[in-house]
Amino acid sequence: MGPGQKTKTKTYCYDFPMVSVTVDCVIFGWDNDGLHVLLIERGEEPFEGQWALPGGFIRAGEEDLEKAARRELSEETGIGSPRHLEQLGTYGHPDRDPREEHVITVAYIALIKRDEHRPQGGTDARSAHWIPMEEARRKRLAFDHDQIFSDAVERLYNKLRYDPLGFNLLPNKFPLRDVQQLYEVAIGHEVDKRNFRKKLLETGLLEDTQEIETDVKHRAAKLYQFNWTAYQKRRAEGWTFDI
Amino acid sequence: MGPGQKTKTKTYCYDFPMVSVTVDCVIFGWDNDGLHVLLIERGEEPFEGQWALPGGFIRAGEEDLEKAARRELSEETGIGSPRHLEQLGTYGHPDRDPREEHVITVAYIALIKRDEHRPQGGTDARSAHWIPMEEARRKRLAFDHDQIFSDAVERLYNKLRYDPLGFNLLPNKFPLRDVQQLYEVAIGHEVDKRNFRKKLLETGLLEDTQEIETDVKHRAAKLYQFNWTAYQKRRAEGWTFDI
DNA sequence: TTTAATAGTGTTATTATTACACTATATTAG
DNA sequence: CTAATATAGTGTAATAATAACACTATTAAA
Repeated sequence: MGPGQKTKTKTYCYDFPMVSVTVDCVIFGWDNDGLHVLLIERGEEPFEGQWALPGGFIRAGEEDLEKAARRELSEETGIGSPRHLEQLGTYGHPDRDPREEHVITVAYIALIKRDEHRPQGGTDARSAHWIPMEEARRKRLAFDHDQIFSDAVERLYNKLRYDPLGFNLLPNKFPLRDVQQLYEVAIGHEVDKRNFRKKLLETGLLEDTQEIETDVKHRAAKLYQFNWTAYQKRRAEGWTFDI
Repeated sequence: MGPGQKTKTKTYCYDFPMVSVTVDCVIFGWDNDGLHVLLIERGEEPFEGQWALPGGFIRAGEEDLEKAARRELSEETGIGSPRHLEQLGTYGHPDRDPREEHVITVAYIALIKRDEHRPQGGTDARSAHWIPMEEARRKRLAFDHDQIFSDAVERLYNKLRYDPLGFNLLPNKFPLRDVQQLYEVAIGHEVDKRNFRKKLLETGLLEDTQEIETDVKHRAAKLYQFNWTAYQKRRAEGWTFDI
């Protein structure tokens, strides 16, 4: 297994057949009407015209997987830096890409605050759309992206229960209602408002900003913010978030 | 990005530099004196003579990642089929392998029952050794295998709390003491015997085999077995294992 | 000023968790 | 064959966590 040798025709040659490696991102965003995922409409074969997760090939020898994920995020969707980025898993069936090559993909989950990415117009972003979860689940995505997407949703929903990463989806200042709604989506059923708020506030990690919602057609709710610094400290002491 | 083209000199050429992909396995086994991990002593550069996780290059175009993991498991350690195999994560820093190439690795966690793999003499298995956890943690492993190993341990220890995968480490028939010891290793402290046994037996998933330990220098403990079928059923109904 | 929509708030019953100590059985040593 | 040693096996009571439950407060719109 020798390293690639550059020839005058700008090809790279190896002693064994190689695999191509891509990164794909499952990008979640929260909006007043719930959780959304960012999908792109493919502009080229294979699967031209079909919906797919944003992603692309990594630059061998140049970048880390996470760096590649950030680059693709930025190139394909115009999202500068996600609030949360974690590796989901790697998918490598030889036939997952219909082209001749064996291409494996490393999937990432990204969480962003939609109010920080209003412009959403990246280089390629004309084809990127925020799709509500229900709608996304009904679509047939390109490649094995259905599998990746559903694994990502499962991971996110499970993790919301014991990790405050969900606050990376909400705006910096949010009403408790939104936290509850997000949580209810994750666990799949409604919870009691009083119990939920009690438990959430008991953590001591939510600060009352003394502000209230605006532009709302009824009594405005108080806005809270999540204290990440306090969370890190508590965590270092062995405490775990759990709602 | 074109597919590889085989030339008469048996090299494979591509339009872009490629990465090599390996799989590495963190193999855990339980013995009367605790949890062990299987490491190999490298017989070649780089890191010749150092300890490393078993693994190797995947066969592009031929096999799935998991299949590659199973093949390496068998080739390097003589382990036919692990009781549990799950993907841990993918590690892809361009400099993680000192050789010129960019080689990324997909890491797997494998759990085996040591009494099913006594012979452990595979093709390459002369250099494979079961190392107790404490000792393994003190070793400096090749490549970034320290990181992979510690991620694997963290994953395993966390998962033991809400998934009965630990029973894949114990022999088919085991005393409750062993379950407790394994669990104590995972959570990092001792637990009350009565409470632990009560909770475990309350699941209804442990069956008394009516057999007892042999070759023991004191009162022999009853042997139990884990009912996987019942577990699958309960799980399908939404129940989750939690000790 | 009434209606509609959502925010905000405590108490009690139920369930789960924790703390705690002795008897039973087998082996080994005297 | 008796005593010592080592580990198995067992129940109850105190405490903590969770779940169930319904009304008042505030704002906007009709």
